Amino acid sequence: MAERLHATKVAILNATERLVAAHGFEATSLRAITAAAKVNLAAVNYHFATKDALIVAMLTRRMKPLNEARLALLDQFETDARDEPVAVERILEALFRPMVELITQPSKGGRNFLRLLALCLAEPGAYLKPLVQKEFAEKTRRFHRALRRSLPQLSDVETHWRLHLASGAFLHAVAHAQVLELSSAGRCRLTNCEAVLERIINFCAAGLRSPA
Amino acid sequence: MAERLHATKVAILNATERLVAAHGFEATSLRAITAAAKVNLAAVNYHFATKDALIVAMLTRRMKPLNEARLALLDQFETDARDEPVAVERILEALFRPMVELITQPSKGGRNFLRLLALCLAEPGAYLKPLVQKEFAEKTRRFHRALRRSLPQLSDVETHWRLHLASGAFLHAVAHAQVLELSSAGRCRLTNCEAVLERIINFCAAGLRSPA
DNA sequence: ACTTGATTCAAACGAACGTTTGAATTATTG
DNA sequence: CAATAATTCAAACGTTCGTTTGAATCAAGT
Repeated sequence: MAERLHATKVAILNATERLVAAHGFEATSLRAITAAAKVNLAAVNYHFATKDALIVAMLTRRMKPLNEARLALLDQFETDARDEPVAVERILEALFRPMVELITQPSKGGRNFLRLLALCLAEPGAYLKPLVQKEFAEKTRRFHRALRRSLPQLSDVETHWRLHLASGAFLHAVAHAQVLELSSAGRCRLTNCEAVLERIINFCAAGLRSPA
Repeated sequence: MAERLHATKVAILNATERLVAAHGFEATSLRAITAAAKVNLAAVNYHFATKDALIVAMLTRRMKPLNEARLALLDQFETDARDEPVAVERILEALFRPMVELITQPSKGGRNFLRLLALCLAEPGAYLKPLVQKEFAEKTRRFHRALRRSLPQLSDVETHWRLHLASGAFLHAVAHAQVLELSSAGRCRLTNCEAVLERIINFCAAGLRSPA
């Protein structure tokens, strides 16, 4: 019953995801969204109350299962490692793989959602501050603890910094792949996702392990 | 004569920089800008013709001297190295130092401008596509050539990827330092810029040199 | 001092925005 | 089938936006 009753909601969320990723938050009007979703203009306010709430709903729809997948992967790697520290590469894989796999699944938002994440951090709309805090800052702590066990020679703040740098390298690389395609004159593309994942993990693992 | 004649233009540019960095492109109205700059509303259209042109002018004002400083630094390091390849750390320093030094100079835009750069990449307004191409993609080629000389064991596409990853790590780290401050519960801050620069260069140099 | 060009100003323009309304339509339930 | 709830719809609301206008003010040159 729920899938037919909320067909309108899903259509709105899909259209919002696509249009906001393409044009930004404020530049995407409810009229453009409802036209693309082929629903009435007032449907947004009826189902989501307000535009800001629609944006938050669109983001959390992808964000929640994504973070759950990342934590589940980290759990699995920690179980596999018994009481040994998890390899840095596996921690990074738990962080990155669920996001990379979004690219291959257009039904799950595809590359649009990665652009939205970057947009979330850059566009400082007040209404999504708590969302960034919940979904970014808090979830990072689990990975920070795992990293400290795997890299005990690093100080607490150094570990925070390097995790921040690794996250930035990844997010920028995949969310703004257009810049890479431009500067490489089309020689670098996001086609083979497994190869891309390995490349990024390799780069970040070396950075995390750097002695100095 | 120019400084008094264009005092209005500068006031508008400063206010635009501050407000757009705080609220985003579309969310910042000309009325808010002119009110903050204490000039008349019509002054924007008189001096910059249109809002989009104002945004481009605001960005290029900082972007041009920044890129000139980066290329000048790279030139200097290449001269210092005679015919030897430049150390990876120096290439990264030429890339990053002029940007980090912005943070310490609030008169040059401070941290606002770094947020604007991230916003430029995330918010895909059509009118600043050519700016991103000119100032990001094209200027990267010089650094790509320098890297290829210093890391001849890397393939052409691998070098492009790693330069992209290093740029992303840096830009994310400094532009979204708020996230780091949050997740580290305030233990990591952007106070000592020289130490931050060294940290980022160290991380990225290790990633660039990674053998695999 | 007068003229010419550059700049500032208050006021208004039409367009687009998010949101609300109340009736029409559809679905669900007793 | 009747009644009740949920959803859709066209239309309009008030607000804010970027831009334009034409007169007022200022600066500079002869």
